[in-house]
Amino acid sequence: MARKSLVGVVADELLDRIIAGDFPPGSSVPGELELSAKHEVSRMTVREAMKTLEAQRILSVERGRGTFVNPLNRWASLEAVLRAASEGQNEASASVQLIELRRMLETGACELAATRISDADIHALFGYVASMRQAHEVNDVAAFVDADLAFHDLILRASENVFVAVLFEPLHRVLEKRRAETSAVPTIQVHAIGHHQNIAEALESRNPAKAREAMDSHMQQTLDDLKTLVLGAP
Amino acid sequence: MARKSLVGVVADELLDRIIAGDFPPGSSVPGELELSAKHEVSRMTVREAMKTLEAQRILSVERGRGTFVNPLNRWASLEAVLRAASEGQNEASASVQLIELRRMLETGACELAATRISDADIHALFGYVASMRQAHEVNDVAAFVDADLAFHDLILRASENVFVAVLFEPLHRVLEKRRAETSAVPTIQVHAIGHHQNIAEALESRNPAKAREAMDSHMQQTLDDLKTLVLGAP
DNA sequence: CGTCGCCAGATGTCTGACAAGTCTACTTGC
DNA sequence: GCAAGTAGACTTGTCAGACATCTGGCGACG
Repeated sequence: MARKSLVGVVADELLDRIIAGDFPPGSSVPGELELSAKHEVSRMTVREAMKTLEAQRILSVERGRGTFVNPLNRWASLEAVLRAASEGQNEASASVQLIELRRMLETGACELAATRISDADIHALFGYVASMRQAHEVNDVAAFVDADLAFHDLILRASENVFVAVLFEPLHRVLEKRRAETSAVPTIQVHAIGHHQNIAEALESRNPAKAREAMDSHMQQTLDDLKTLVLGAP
Repeated sequence: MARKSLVGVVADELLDRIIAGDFPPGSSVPGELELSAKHEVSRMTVREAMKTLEAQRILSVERGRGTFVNPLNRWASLEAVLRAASEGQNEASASVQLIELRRMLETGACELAATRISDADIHALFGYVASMRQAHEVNDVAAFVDADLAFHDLILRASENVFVAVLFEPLHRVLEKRRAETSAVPTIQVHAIGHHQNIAEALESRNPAKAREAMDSHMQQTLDDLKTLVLGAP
């Protein structure tokens, strides 16, 4: 992603200035003419940038009055909120909150999947665990991560809840980098294999509470791993 | 909301056609010129409509090649996915899935809030329960709903997780109409008051598991109410 | 004193044009 | 004959200027 279109650049810069606090929530943003002069682009480019920010509910455009910044809790873009929440020394806090959110969605999906997952999918889950085990033995981190992701994706799909998948997708993108880091540690790999085995077995028993608990343990481990990785690095 | 801007209309109509299956995921959408002719608007209006859909990850615009429809699981807009999932006879299924999602977020937030909520906020929670009880006695549905919403909002804020609040906000908008319907039934009001009382007491005890369980019971009741309301209407 | 209308400034839309990327198919050179 | 190069058509990206329409405030008029 080397080059971006101008409207993307303008939207990014404008969002940066909003996050930096130049335009607090409720206040108005400079007019389209003023912005087009400052960024040395045409008014239309500014307008399209505004439209993208408006579609994410970051801005509210009111004809004849101006364009205003929405409060952060009305923003619809997880990425934008993440950028805003990661400002300064809050990066660690934001990471923890993301894992907390992932925990809610994954444990919930796992609980739902217990009563809906097919025999074939359960079989596939055990296959992924076997792949993780094998990848661990030959020290193939990429294969390990792939099997890990496939495992969780399958459970998400087996929950048969479209909205969970939709909400989880941006999380997926944000977290996948960190997952590659933690998954590179052999000890963590062993823990993960055990947890995944437990989850698959719990789903096989078709017991929602058990499935939820198994996934919850896994998430707790992930949260602990992240805490030691972020906070325990002197 | 009587009149909408033209770009809003074009974006809506285009989204309708996508949802109707005129342009399946992965396929390309008609060019800007063709669309501007069909909708009898200028190319720029079409472009701005496209930009809003692109910002919601419904479309992918590639310079020189065309504009393409993303698969539904990449869409970033809960509302758009809801519209797509509610097509045909899936409206009941979509409603149930929404409640399932709300259940995950609210139970998770309640569990987190148990260890983070302040004494003052707990006091406020009991105050809202008292308001609900009073509104029930004088049969004031609007006041009942207001106290109900305030109760849940406060817990959400007390979880101190920004991302949960962000993801919950669109859910809030979608569900608030239905909530007004179910909350009008006196029997359901009584149930809700009891559940809210239990939740407040569980949070007061600062026991995460207990708090989660109390909220889960409440969500289960809501789910049952909705099922009898949607499915039990001959 | 209240109401009406005008006006400045904001966004909404249109027209027309050119730039730049991509794919196809034809031309050209070997 | 074949492959490389290229011209063209089609796409989106950006620009310029203009006019329409809405909002809010200010002043003139009744």
